[in-house]
Amino acid sequence: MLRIEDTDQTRLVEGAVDRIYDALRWLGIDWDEGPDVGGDYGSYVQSERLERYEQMVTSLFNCDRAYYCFCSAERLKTLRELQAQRHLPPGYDGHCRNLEPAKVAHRVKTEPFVVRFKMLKGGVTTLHDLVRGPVVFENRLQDDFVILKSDGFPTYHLALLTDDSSMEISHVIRGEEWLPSAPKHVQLFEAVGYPVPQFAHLPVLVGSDQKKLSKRTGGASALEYKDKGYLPEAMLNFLAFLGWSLDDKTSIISKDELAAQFSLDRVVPNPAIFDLERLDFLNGYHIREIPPVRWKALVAAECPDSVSDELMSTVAPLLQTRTNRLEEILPNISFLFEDYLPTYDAALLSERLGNDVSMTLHVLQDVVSALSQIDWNVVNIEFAIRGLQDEEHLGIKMRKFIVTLYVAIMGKPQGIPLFDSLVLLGREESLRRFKYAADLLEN
RNA sequence: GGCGCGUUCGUCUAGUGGCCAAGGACAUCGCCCUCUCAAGGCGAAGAUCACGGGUUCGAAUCCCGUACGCGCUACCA
Repeated sequence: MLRIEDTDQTRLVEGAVDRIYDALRWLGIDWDEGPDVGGDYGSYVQSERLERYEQMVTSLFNCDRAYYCFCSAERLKTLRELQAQRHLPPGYDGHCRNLEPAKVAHRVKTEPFVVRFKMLKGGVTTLHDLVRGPVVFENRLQDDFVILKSDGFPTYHLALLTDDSSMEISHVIRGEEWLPSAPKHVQLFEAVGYPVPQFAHLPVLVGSDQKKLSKRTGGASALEYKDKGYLPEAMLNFLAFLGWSLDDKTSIISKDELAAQFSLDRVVPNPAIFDLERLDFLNGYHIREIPPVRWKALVAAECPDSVSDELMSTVAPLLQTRTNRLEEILPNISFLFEDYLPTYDAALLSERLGNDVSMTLHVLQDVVSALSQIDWNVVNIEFAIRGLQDEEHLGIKMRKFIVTLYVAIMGKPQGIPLFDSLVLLGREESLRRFKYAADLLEN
């Protein structure tokens, strides 16, 4: 079930709800009930449920667990300052808790107000958290929090009580930052006599600096990861094992398996650092798992439309073990279809040959002559280039001189396999690049 | 300041009193494979289980304390 919690009218953001849909759908997480698909417990948008919250407030008044509060923002502010100064426990002081009913009835008509919940002040409230076990809170330190704001909208607390009870929510699984307000929620449910849902407070994800996730440390919406070239299955796999484990050795998991295996009792209570290196590994892993047809489509999506289907068929498999993120695809193959001579530092050509320029020239010249006459296919190209190792030609190992050829063709000392690349480039363009490299070296 | 939560290799974690002189994965390093780079295979290094007390024949595992980190402390969620 998907519920949109939009009770803070000051923080509405255009398009935010659509991004929630998009992000969840991208990850393959879908819902049976929600604003867009309907369901028996609607509306699923809190701003459309205002009457229900009002009804709940009435019930709370009826059991004497709510009261009007007319305190001004300024009074509240000075109260907080005073408490901080005197090292007192923070929280509302109950100023309006016992106002005369007659006066209240009058002020409600003429003044802005909020409604507060009467917390029990004696004893303790115990939360039985599914991740952390029992957590005990002293009621004396709890304050009467706002449940209905002066604009008539509920706070999160009231909305939670109202919606989770009427929508028959069994589990409240949320971030650890909610733990301190859990006693509020327990008392709210108990006040109206509804069963308290099961609570599970998950550890937060933190950046490499141990602080809240920031842009620098990986904090971003799921959709931003999509744009950066991450696969949803990798993202889900990555997220799944942050704070949870299946057993002592599993680190790869699919969505279906996760759905079948996940259990709250294997969630750990401590925060996890968001490790981008692991995400990259997982993404590479899942890329290698993609069936050829789908992989080819993904590669094509990264390339200009003009690229031929034939070229794509050859190149896609070569890319699959060499790609960790989709955005790495284009730079790796652009030398194939951009009509240009790769630019590079001439020194790169002879680097692997101990900067022996005359030997490097030799390599380039021999390659040109070896490739000039043959029928243009992989087998012949490989045979011809391997032949250069012989004493009567270069007399050095191919692994020594092949890097020179990579640089001449791709502009860098590594990339997708050379022989296949030469086939795709064609004889004319290949020889042109070798000759250009030789020219570069001579000047 | 008050309250709460947390603390096992750099990172994610396994571990619920003996099978742990702590297992797996990422990252790192080495070897193999190899047309480069990857991928893959094999291997190495890496944690006095935050610290200090206790309980016990025996503790990473139970209890107490300390330190450090984080969260909350709104008419935000």
